[in-house]
Amino acid sequence: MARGGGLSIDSDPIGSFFPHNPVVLNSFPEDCNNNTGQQKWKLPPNMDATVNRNRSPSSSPNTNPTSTSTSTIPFQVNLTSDNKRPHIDEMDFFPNKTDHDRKNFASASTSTSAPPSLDHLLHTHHHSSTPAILELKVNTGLNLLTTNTASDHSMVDDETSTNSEEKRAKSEMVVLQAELERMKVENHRLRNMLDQVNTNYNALQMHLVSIMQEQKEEEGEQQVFDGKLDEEKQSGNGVLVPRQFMDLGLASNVDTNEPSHSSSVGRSQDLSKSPINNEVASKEFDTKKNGNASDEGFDQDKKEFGRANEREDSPSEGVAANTNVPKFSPPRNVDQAEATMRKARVSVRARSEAPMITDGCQWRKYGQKMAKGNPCPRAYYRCTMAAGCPVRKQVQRCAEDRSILITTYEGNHNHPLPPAAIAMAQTTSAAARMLLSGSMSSADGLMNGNFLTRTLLPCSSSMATISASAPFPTVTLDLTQSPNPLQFPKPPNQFQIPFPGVPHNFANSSASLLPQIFGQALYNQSKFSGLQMSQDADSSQLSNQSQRPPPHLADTVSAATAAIAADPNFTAALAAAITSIIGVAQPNNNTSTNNNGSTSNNTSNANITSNNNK
DNA sequence: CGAATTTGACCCGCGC
DNA sequence: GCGCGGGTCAAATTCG
Repeated sequence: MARGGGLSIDSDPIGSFFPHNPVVLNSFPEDCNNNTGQQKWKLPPNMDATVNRNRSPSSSPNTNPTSTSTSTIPFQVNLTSDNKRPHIDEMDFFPNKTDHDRKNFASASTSTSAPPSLDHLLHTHHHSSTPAILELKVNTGLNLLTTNTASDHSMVDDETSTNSEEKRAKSEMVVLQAELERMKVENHRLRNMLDQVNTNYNALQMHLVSIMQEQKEEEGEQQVFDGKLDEEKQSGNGVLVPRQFMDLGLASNVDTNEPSHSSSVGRSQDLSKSPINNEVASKEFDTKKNGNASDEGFDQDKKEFGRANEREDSPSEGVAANTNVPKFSPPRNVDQAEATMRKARVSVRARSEAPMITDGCQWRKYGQKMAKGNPCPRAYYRCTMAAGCPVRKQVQRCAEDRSILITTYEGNHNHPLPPAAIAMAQTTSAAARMLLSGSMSSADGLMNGNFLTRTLLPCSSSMATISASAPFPTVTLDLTQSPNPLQFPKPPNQFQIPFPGVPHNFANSSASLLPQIFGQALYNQSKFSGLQMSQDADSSQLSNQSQRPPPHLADTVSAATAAIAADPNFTAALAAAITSIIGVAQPNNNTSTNNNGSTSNNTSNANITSNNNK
């Protein structure tokens, strides 16, 4: 139940706005629910909608079963798409369970080191199936031997009957114990599978690092020819002039780790970061903060960031000074660029009846307005995970289809983020970088989308037109999967990435997870090729890019999405995504690349839309 | 009583 | 200069 104002999220007459709440709820009012016949469950009235709301900054967002805390996330090892899976719009983590069970499940999901669902099952068995309890329970169930007192024996003298019932009870106990053993074996097997997945991932990641290092060496040679060195000269004293642009990502965790010059080693290290282990990123941040050698770039980034914050509370300004923003073109008319790029944003469109996209951060609502052309109000949130964090987001239902939730992020976190938030921040950061890189490849102020189209959509480059002339360039990660691209009105300049194997209306959990995987893919993809893919799309370089065995994002996302479709569990999907990313080098080791389009009739789209109509 | 939300007012940029 | 719309502020309100 929402605080204040007497207007709870459940009673919101418009039903368009929900405070950032990591729990997946269906509090979307009926008047906005135009999708009938879809499976969903609603919390019972006695289960407050804000049960898991992170009201204090210290509370962990990872209490959300869908969050991406560690590798101990609920994990169903099924990396293949399963078209037989029933369509579910919202994940029911507690089917046929009481509220008490749901809460216990949630608790188990975050506190155990094994797949919580299974552990929970075992846990339940453990408590209900220990011999003593079991006997009592069974006997009670059979209405026999509910007590074992002498009086009862005095009342029932039928020894034969007693022995018979005892035998039956024992036999049932044996059955249950066998069941317990079977579940334990299953649990063990699943753990082994998880271990194997992790092992494979680590091996593949190492292989990826080596490949990337080789690649960087090649790129280092190419830089001599593609003008990057000249760019440094133009900026004077070797310091790159930062492009005025926002970085919605990890100012303090990830992005600042990148030296401004993006040396091959540095980027390789970044690439070597585990997409899962975001905590590692934080630790690296701490490590570097403690004075590692050759971190001048990092320190400078910090200074620049702080300077930017002093200069203005504008989040985009803060990022503007972030020298690690990729530099792609000569600083032609930087002031103009600053003016035009000042308010860049990243918008995430997700088809979901649930209140929001889980991004792991904590938000406080500070305003709500009726936006023109949309009957649904727009809510304004600011990040409350740290005092003075300039990051803000807007949440609004799509006017055309109110099942679509549009979340627009703006700004740059000035604090470490929880893993789940890191994932989302990487999503937006990568998208912002993509927009940036697209703009950088422009010669006339209009982004031609070279990077986006060539990197992401080599098959549909003609669709890409991104304008950076508007004050608020926006990258939209359109996660609404429309099998028919014409079904929903879309902005004109749009990239579409076919997403096979995704239910048309996939669960909110998936909608919230996909940005993470998607973002990670984008993040890595941007590092893979985007950062070096600039300079007005040097043809030779582009051809080189095309010749390189590219970790196609479409494949990556397809694999991830397929995995989500098969199992909405984040870890499983992430594992698939990771595998798909790395698996390009080792195609034998994943379920990814063969999922692109042919494995499912249920093709959906993730659209990257760039518009400047804000 | 503290914290969060609500909501009207205010500010600012932009177009006419 | 004025109106419009987006964004923000802050007092009022509500809740745990």
